[in-house]
Amino acid sequence: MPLEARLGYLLKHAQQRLTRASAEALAPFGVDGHELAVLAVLAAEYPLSQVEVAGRLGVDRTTMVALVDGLEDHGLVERRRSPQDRRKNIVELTAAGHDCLRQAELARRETERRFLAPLGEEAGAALVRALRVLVVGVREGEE
Amino acid sequence: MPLEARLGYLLKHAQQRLTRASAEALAPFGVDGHELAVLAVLAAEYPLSQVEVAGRLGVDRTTMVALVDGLEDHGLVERRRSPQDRRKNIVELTAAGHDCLRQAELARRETERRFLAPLGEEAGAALVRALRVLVVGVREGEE
DNA sequence: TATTGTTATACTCTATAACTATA
DNA sequence: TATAGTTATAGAGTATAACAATA
Repeated sequence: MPLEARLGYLLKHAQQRLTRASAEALAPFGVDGHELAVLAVLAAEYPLSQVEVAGRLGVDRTTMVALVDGLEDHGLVERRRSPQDRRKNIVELTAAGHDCLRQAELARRETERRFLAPLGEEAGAALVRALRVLVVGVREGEE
Repeated sequence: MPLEARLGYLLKHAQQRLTRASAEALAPFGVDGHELAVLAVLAAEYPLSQVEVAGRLGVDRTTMVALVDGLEDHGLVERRRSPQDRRKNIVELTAAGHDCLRQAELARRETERRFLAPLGEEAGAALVRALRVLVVGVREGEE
């Protein structure tokens, strides 16, 4: 069996290509894929502490520290202590963070669209559905 | 857009799951996915030097050194100097290497089959075809 | 005693540079 | 001079352990 037919090889290289394309597309906005995901989680739910964001993203809290550091350095989020539980840092999107999220999300979606374009509309959607079944374990609409 | 619908997330986690499953399946044979790929390349073509194997696999020659070291330690391959070009190490499968390849390949295929099983036969094949188009850039049979 | 944020540490992967021996 | 194998080094990414503040 040739190397390029192995599922492991295909998944790895597909992921690497998309990661590279995303990095290029997101570079103008000063964020990478992980940072954009943090912004998206923060926009979807409020208030969230660092561990809560980490939980949503499936990374651990030590990784989240550096992630929030970077976003705060760029003025996209702000930390503030929760008055209810002073152990917690509530992470909050700034106005610049909202702007960045909106623009970078558009760029990310366009990158995914271009990435899947060689498949055509139908096969592209089928690929995403199939991956969802494998990873999340459910079919469209379920859960 | 929820996190679990992002193509990047899906590809990354699909790859991680398959990697874990493969590692478990291959462990009894004393090789990992990379090492098995080396054995497969060596079985398909002869003679091959270290750089030639590296080229087939898309890794660089410094990575190949450690890979061949490990395989040689386990008695699965042997290095010998090429008489035609004494700079080159011809890497050769031993009898144990052939055995290991045969058995581990069966285990790897079975692992892929189980991994894709939730999709059903047709959708599983469609997934592999789609990934091939995205990664290799060709459709079934072309190239 | 458990949790949150943080830092430090270690371990894997990978990329680069440099050395040797050969051509 | 260029190539093959090797080694050493450095960088990203990630996992673990420990500590201070707080509950």
